[in-house]
Amino acid sequence: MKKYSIGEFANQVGLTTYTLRYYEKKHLIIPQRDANDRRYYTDDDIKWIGFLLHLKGTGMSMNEITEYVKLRAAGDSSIPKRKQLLKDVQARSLSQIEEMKVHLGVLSKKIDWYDGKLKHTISESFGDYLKRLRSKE
Amino acid sequence: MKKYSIGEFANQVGLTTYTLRYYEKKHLIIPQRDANDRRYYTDDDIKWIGFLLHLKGTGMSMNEITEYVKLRAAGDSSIPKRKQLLKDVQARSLSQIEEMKVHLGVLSKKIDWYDGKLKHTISESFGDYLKRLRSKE
DNA sequence: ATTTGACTTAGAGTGGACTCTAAGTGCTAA
DNA sequence: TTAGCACTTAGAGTCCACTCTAAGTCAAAT
Repeated sequence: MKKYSIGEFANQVGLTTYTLRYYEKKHLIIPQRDANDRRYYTDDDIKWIGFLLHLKGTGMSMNEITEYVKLRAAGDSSIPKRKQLLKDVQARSLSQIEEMKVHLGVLSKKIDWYDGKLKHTISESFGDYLKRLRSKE
Repeated sequence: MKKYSIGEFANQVGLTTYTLRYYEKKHLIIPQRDANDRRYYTDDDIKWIGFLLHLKGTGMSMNEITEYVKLRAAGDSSIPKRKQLLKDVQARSLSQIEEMKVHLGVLSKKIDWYDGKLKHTISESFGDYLKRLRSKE
């Protein structure tokens, strides 16, 4: 299996070597070492960093991903917990998208207003928005 | 028109007084002052902070909102620029949502895999994802 | 008259996610 | 053999968006 130096690996996955070392500090990805104590990464690491970036892209924090890594290291017995963690992330991510769409709706109205298609303000929806926020708590 | 102290206003809009003073430092909202030099906010400020939070919710940074405030202060001549700024934000926000959906798709597959519905890893899509990322630059 | 409580300021501290620097090691090519 | 280059480390610096502290002011209630 091919071995990648940190520089090659960084190029492959579109991160900097700084970031990879930072992720290592955070225990997100631990490469192996050669005889000279230099890091090398494998295709498995490419797969993992790929998934990691998808997780990050759903809004998971580094700490949450670290938590996932810990669970994974604990073996198959942690599968239910891992699954639940991902489901929570999924739910949060979906509601973030819905939230974003609400904000985008207001933004669109304002753009329309700038287009001269509307004369009044967008602010009357804000009261509803606050109520919605509070009802979530 | 009703006047709100910073504490009242903070309650109304769901922010802390700290945050309101911080926004003021950043020139995002400048309340008026009474005879004792205490801040007071009005219903117009409630409208503005409402819109500001919607802007923030679309992913605009504080600096971008400051930019918008500056344009607004420059008068009607800046309307085309303001409209363009909001359109750019809108486009970026929409593509962030699309991006998020891609990540969510991968997450869903992984959850299905944990559910025992799928047999292999999600990583084969990562190569495509990287290509897509690069083609955007 | 004093205490309470909400306000005022400048400036320090926090947490997240990087991003970089400095000093040093070790292979490779001229 | 020396110059260049990619690597190594610990730790410092950056940017963002808050969040809080300390010291002080002022009006109202006890």
